[in-house]
Amino acid sequence: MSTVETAAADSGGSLHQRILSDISEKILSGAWAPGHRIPFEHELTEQYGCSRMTVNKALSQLAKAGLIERRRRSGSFVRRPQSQAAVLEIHDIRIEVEALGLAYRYERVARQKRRSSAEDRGLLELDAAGPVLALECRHFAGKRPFAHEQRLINLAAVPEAGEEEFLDIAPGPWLIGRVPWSEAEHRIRAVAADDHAADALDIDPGAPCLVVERRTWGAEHPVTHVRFTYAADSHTLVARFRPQG
Amino acid sequence: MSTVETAAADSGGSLHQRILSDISEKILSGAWAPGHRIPFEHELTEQYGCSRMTVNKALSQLAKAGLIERRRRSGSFVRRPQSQAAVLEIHDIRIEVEALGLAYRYERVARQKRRSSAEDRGLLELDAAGPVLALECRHFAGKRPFAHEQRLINLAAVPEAGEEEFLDIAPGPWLIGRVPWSEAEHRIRAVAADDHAADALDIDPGAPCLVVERRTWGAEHPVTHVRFTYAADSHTLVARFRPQG
DNA sequence: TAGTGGTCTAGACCACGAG
DNA sequence: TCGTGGTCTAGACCACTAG
Repeated sequence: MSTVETAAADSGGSLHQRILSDISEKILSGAWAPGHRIPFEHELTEQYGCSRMTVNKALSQLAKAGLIERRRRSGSFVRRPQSQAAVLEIHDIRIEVEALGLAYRYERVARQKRRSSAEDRGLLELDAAGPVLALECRHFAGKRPFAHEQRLINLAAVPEAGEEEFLDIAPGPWLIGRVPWSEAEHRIRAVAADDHAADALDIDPGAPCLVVERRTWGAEHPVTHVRFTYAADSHTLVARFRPQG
Repeated sequence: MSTVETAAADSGGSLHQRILSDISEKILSGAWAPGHRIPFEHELTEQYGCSRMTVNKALSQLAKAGLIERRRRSGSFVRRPQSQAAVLEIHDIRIEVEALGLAYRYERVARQKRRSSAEDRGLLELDAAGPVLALECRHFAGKRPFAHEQRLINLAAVPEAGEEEFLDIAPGPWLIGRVPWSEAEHRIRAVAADDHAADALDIDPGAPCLVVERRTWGAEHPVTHVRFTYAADSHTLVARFRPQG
């Protein structure tokens, strides 16, 4: 998936960007309905008085963004939106807390280096047993616990993490930038707080919580699995997005 | 945000794609650390024996994907991942239910055409009062309620919705394809079921629920606001993603 | 000031696929 | 068959900015 740079009339001074926004405006306003055939490249070439490469650049971007479909010998056509895809920004918790105007504090609750258990391997999607680092942390907003973090780090992929105590720096920021990653997966769900989470977040057992789990891979190997638990009233994920995926 | 097409060795037969994947492989494997300067365009031109346009196409895509940063007069550099952005696919509920191997059933609970209340205007982000259609629906997976839907449709933007009863078709699929939309916003959070939601979902009041709210705009005007409530154990949002936003 | 990336041109050849 | 998009070339001028 990709997003279209602009839906407004004309944006960046470049010509291909102007062509792109002209066309996407037509589509998003509904003037060109799904199925409508877009002018051929050679027609747009005349219309804008430019070379075919310039037109092609704009149309290729629209195709990549999923707004149009291009077929050889037939032309380019407006696609109808099918599935919706949102770009969900996941920020560092410290930044999130400070954006709320609250003081941020980090606390490492527990740290254990161990040989991966069967459960660890399930969470990390590891094939074979190996050393892992298990961490438990709390993130505070003001005086109240904001998030509870339970993390596993695959020490085969990140051996230097085994030397770090994570007393003063949270594992998230530590890992970011230090470990290249190529892919990740999120799972977002609501749960009732179990006793452990309730204790960590200072809420009643059974109270609703938002759980965000993230699994990260780098260079084909699992790097880390983390589960953040937020009290229901403390946290909302927000995603802004544009058509088509 | 955009995603890189490929992280594997070489993919599509085209040369610029090969250059792109060669470089992104170097970055994602860690061979080129953040801050590393990428060969100049003219160097890559020699290395691959191609024109500058071809190299430029690959590097531009990498820059758009956020893997590298390009600075005039300095060169191109590997960026360190900063914020993380996930592409969250939002599918039609029917498809989601059927993907679980369960029978899908839709039920319209209530429908009311009315002049927008202050609360309606808040949800839709409407400036002035106007006619809205308020809908309440249930989506079933097998015999159990799967999702509870509360929707407002701005009839000023979609007048023809006022003539639709929504007895046989859910408002989501009805709107998609019929109404062009340019932007939307999601809010995802956990809540305790209130009496109304508990009744609709056949769960206990206070039980944790996942709430997904979506606001949609088309051509500058608010189109619809919808709130889906899922029982905690019935639903997980999944997002797969690649570096950088 | 000099070297980088940003953009554009006016051609070209090719693969694909509808007619 | 032959028009479409996909890709590429070998130049060019410009804007920006580090030194």
